[in-house]
Amino acid sequence: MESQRRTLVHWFRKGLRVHDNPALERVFSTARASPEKFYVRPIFILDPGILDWMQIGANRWRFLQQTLADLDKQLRQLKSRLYVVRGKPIEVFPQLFKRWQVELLTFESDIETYAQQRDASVQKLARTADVKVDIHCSHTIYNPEVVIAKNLGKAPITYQKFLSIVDQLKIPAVLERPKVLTMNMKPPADELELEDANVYDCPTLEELVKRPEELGVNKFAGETEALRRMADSLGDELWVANFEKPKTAPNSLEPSTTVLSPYLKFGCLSSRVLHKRLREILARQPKHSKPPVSLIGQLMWREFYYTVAAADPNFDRMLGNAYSLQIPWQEKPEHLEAWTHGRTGYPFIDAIMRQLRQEGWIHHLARHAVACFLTRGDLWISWEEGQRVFEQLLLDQDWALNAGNWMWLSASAFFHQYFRVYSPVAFGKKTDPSGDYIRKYVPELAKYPSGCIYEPWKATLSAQREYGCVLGEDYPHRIVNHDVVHKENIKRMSAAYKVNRQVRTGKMEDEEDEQEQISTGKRKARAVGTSAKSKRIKNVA
DNA sequence: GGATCGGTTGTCTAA
DNA sequence: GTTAGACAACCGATC
Repeated sequence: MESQRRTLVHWFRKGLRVHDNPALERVFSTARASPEKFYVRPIFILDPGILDWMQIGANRWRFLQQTLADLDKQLRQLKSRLYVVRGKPIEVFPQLFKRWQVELLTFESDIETYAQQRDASVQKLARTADVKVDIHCSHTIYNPEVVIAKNLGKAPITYQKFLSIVDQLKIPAVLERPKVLTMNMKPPADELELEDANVYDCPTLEELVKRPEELGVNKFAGETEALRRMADSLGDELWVANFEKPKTAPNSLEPSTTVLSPYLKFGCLSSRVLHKRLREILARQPKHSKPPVSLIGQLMWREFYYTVAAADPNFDRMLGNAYSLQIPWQEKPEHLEAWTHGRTGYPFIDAIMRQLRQEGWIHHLARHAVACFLTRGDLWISWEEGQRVFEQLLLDQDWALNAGNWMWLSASAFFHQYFRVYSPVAFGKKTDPSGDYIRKYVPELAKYPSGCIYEPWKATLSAQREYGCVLGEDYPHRIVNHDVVHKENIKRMSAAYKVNRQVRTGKMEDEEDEQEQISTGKRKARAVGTSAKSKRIKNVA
């Protein structure tokens, strides 16, 4: 009896792939076991409201659009298809549950705060509708909850500690590509009508990209391209074995790294599969680099940030965030604006910010340079502001990684050597002394010679005229003097750390001064209240 | 509980 | 061109 067939729904959110997708496989295998009982409907929910409120730039919308189109193609090869449902999840699901007679809903777990809330609501709706729910962890190699449990309920807050925990965990087996669905999947007539009317079709570029003038270079997206790019990157096994992140250039004209991050972010590429391939290669290469600098080390950084982020719903803000130091950043809209649009007057910084806006990807160390510049290095503007800009522009924007790295670079959490400040002049010169990267992305400086392209203010006015770019007219004067402000900011960081120490230990300033006076040696009174510290961690977990 | 060590990827100068 | 040490001194983990 056709009408009594029930539906198995896999809900795609991240994890936009068919390979190594346990929640999708659950639906496929259930249907294969009882083909007469079930329809399979893989869905993606597109909330038109998101187009307005989400900080997503045109390049990332295009990446999503192309990824969905590719996913639909992959599913059709498996004799299924992608159903793109327009609406809000909490409004869409009750209707779908009823109309499709849904038996089972599967999806991949997601630690992001808004996702957790959304998924809890959907699970409640499913319970009400008597729909079974099956959730799988497959976005990361290790389940953040399991790592936290293994570390006695607390997220490990150093990378080395994190590694020591996951070393004790079993690495889950990856899945083969699902087998083709062979049963007749033709839905009832009224549903067929909807399908014929293209109600569930993938979005077009026009539907998603509201400001096409913002589109830059097309970095092709989707699972097919992800797998091709992975194969390409891993083809040179010696390169893989010797990879050391700090030795790669942030300012090469072609990326010096794999650029797999956007595919990992959307889940077009399974991090578990990449991990497995890397381990296979290293097994064949007796001499190889190791975490934190190796390629596996890069994956482990992703795991680390997912784990710490999973333990704090306020991970993406300073206030109420148990990891983050509370620092009195300043509001300076004109400086923020200059940084955001690559008009700081520091060519290296501006080149990076312009590449970001055009291409949606910049090298990790380039992110370091501009993040340090915005926060503790030069502008003393909150990391949350930088996070917002990255969130909009990065193809690989990822809640946990973005927030975690911003805290790292601003020395708000995880990293504390705030006296190590990136120079907006010297850092880039190491890997690109001639300044070709700057000439590409800041073309107004193209005629500046290598000797002063990193510091155009050192050129005399007549030289500036000769190079066809006069400061203050064709390219901005530098908005701050790095040599001066970075030293002031180190002092500000020192003061901010001191205040945070006092708050943490419950010790007032005068008390500490008193203790300092009492102390006979040179050593400063360093308050290390273990009870207060453990309280801080408890708040996190 | 105090001392020591290590921490993905700093810069600058001097030798 | 490379490397060591100064800079001024942070944190978390460990013993």
